[in-house]
Amino acid sequence: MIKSLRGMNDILSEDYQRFTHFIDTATEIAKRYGYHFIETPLLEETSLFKRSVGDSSDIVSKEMYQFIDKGDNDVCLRPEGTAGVVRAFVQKKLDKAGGIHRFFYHGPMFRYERPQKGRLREFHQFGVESFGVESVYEDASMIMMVSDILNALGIGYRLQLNSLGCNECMPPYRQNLVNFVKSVEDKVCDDCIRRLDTNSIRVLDCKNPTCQTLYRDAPKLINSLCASCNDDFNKLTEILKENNIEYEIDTNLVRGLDYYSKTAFEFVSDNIGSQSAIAGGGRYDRLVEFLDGKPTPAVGFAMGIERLLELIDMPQTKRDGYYMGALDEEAIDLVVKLTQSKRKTHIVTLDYKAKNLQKHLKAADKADAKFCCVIGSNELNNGTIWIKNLQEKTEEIIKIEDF
RNA sequence: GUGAGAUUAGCUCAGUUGGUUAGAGCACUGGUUUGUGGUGCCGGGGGUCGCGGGUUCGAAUCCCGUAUCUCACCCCA
Repeated sequence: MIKSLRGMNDILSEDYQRFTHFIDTATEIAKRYGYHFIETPLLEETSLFKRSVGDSSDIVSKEMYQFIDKGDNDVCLRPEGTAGVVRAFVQKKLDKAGGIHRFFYHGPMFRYERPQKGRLREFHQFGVESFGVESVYEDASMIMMVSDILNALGIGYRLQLNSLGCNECMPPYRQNLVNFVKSVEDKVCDDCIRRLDTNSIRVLDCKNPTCQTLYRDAPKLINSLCASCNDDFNKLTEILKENNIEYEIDTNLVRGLDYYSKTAFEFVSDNIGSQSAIAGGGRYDRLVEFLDGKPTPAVGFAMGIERLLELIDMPQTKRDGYYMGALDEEAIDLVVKLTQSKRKTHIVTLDYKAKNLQKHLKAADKADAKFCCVIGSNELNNGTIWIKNLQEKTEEIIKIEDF
């Protein structure tokens, strides 16, 4: 038997219900905030991700589905959504057009990782990107939008906030941190030593208890921000307070992708295991320029759909539509004909075999139909159809013309 | 990439110190109560026990390998 590849799932039945419920809800809310749908290719040039996400991240250095295509191009399946949207934004010359552009997207992403709870090799993200707004009000609006989506789905969360600083204040801070870690180099874990060379501020995120204790005395990014970054961060928290959005400041929150600066946020859930981040995002004012566009401020976030699905409260499914069946062979053709016209406007489950009434009622019940409609010899003779409302437990016999 | 635990019917799982035709519940399907369901009664189909080797008179059961799943690390949504 041929099986699906490791870490790649089929989505059907109840999973599909939840999936579409999520997409529908998130789509509606994103539209309310002025976002428009954008679809970008699953396959992109590898260098797009090297330049945006950054060589230093594991995503690019070891988790991409990368290959040379028949035209000798170095390509890969997208491991995340932002890079493609920014590429499209620049390619369509929207950077030069100026103004504000807001996009939302959803679709599959691919990372060659070891699967575990909340982590697949093909997974789905819903995300938004906003271009052209420098104001921190946009950052706040986006956070409130994520909050709206999660609330609409009945998902509990904690919001964690930090500022990653800008070109002015980040590099000196990074150097201070590196110096600090080097001063306790013999005590920290191997991973942290490795991180010093790749993505140094990620050491703050280390889960090793010894490291965590040591880093309590490490310089804090939040205390090293330049005046402008500091003002923005204070304004952001002020807006969130004003709008009753609860948050916690996590000075160790660093985003894994290189392109982030200033506002960084993560929505986490305590109910889905160790892969607890359900949505993450922040500001990336330099990325458009990195990808050959005109410097354009931007903010974005993405949510991992699979991680959210198991947290969603599904609204109770209600009985809907019709079930059609025949009690006698002679009635089947008529039942099929009636079904065909009913299907112009309603969901209809049709049974092709003549059965007794009990069988039909059972089948109608299982199909979650609201009405069970049956034609037997009595009905054939009188030109009528017998209908039972399975919800109200009422029944009636009406003329076929009135059906 | 590292570590741990799993893998028996469509699903959830039993299977006693290795021993005859591998079981249950649910699901599916047929009959039945002479035209009333979700909640009756009786029957039926369906498993090369993940895959490949090995030990043994004999393996679902013991050993080795491998794949997949689950969980954690790493990393990230």
